[in-house]
Formats: sequence, C-alpha cells, structure tokens
Amino acid sequence: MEAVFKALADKSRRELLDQLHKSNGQTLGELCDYLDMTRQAVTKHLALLESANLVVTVKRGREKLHYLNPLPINEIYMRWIGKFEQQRVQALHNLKQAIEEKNE
Amino acid sequence: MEAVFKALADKSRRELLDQLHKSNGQTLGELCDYLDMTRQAVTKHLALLESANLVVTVKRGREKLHYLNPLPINEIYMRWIGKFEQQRVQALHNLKQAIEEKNE
DNA sequence: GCAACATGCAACCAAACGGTTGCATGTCAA
DNA sequence: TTGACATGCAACCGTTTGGTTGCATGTTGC
Repeated sequence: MEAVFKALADKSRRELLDQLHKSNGQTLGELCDYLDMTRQAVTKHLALLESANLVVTVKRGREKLHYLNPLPINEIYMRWIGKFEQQRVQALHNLKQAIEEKNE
Repeated sequence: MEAVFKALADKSRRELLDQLHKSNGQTLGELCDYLDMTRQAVTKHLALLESANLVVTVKRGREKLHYLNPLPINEIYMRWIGKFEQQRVQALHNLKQAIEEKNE
C-alpha cells in the first residue's frame, strides 16, 4: 500500500504505467524510448513499480517483458479513495442543505 | 495533479487526511495529537496538502481550521485510476496468457 | 496590559530520491 | 565461436524530503 503510493508519486513511473496501458508486455528497451533518461534509470523505476506489484515481469530469452498489474490501483480505490469519494456525495448533500436552510 | 500524487505519497499526510475525514475542520493543535512529531513538521505536511488543494483552511481568531477537499482525489480517480480499472479484466487475461506462453 | 496560547517563519541536518557512469553477465545470430 | 545486443549490478552525486530547533507574531482572557 505504502509502496504503491510511493510508486505513483513519480511522473516518470506514471508515464511508464501509461505506456504499458497502451501496449502491455513491452521490453525494457522499448520502455526506454518514452523517457529521456538512461536505461539504468528506467530500470530503477521499473524495479520500484515491480516491488510495488504494479508491474509483473516475465523473462523471454535476453529480453524482459513488463506487464501491468492493475490490482493494487484497484485496492487503493477500494480501501482509500472510495472512502473519500463517498464523503464527497455527503459533502455535496450537506452543502445543498446549508444553502436551502439559508434561503429560508 | 502532480502535487496531489506527491502529497498522497507520504504516510503522515494520508493519516492527516484520514483524521480530517473522521472529523472535519480540526485545528493544527488537534491534528498534531495524531502524529508523533513536532508541530512544525505537521505544519509543513498541512501546507503541502493545502498547496495540493487537498485541504482548505479557514482562520478563526488565533486558530486555523482545516477542511478536507475531496475533489482532487475524485479527479485522480476519474482521469487516472478509472482508466486502469477499466482495463483490469483485459490485463488479467493478457497476464494469464503470458504466463501460459512462458510455461510452454 | 500581560501571560498563556495557537500559529508562523527560517535555518539547519540526515536520509531518501532520481539520476548518472562504468563495467559485468547472459543470449541471440551469423 | 564470436560479436552484437538486452539487461543487471554497483558506486557515486546533487537535490529533495521529512524532520528538528529556535525564535517571532498574533490572539485570547483575566
């Protein structure tokens, strides 16, 4: 959970997830094309995403294929964001009531 | 957007949001009770949350009241997480296939 | 008015972060 | 087999981050 939030905090890593979203199962080399940094830097980002369980990798010969795992993001939504989301409706309701009361 | 992700990356800040979720409109002093750090550190965290527009503050006399703003989190869900969520089923299918291919 | 209280501001510090360079390892293809 | 290719590993480095301490400012209530 903590790892997922940390992983999502970086723009480059979100970009990588975006690319995998567009085309799943890309190699390290392919993913490097999208980011303006060295391969080693991209490796580090991918390692972090993998340790957060946001991407899963499979080795194929000398290549390493990267697959997106959307479950942790779903988890975050269910356990964390949904809670606040739920309150949003309540907050809007409260606001509506406050305005109505004011108009009386 | 970037600011929101960065703000959510820290456990203490998520804890603060949680506390505001439980009881909205708390003062700095009250929020300090929940975290094991100095008031100044909490101030910094709240400033970051405020600059990410996740909390809104109102001054009342010598106190500062903190209110949760759930809209940015909703934004993240709508623009970012929802996209991955949608793909979830498809991605699981792809992953399953990739693993099967590997086992051959 | 003044003492206690709630918060603000700034300098400082260690650790984590995001990136680099250099080199090693493993795999494919001719 | 050997050279090119895809990736792995480790040391290093500037900047950001999360926290501290010390002091300043504004507000309340007696």
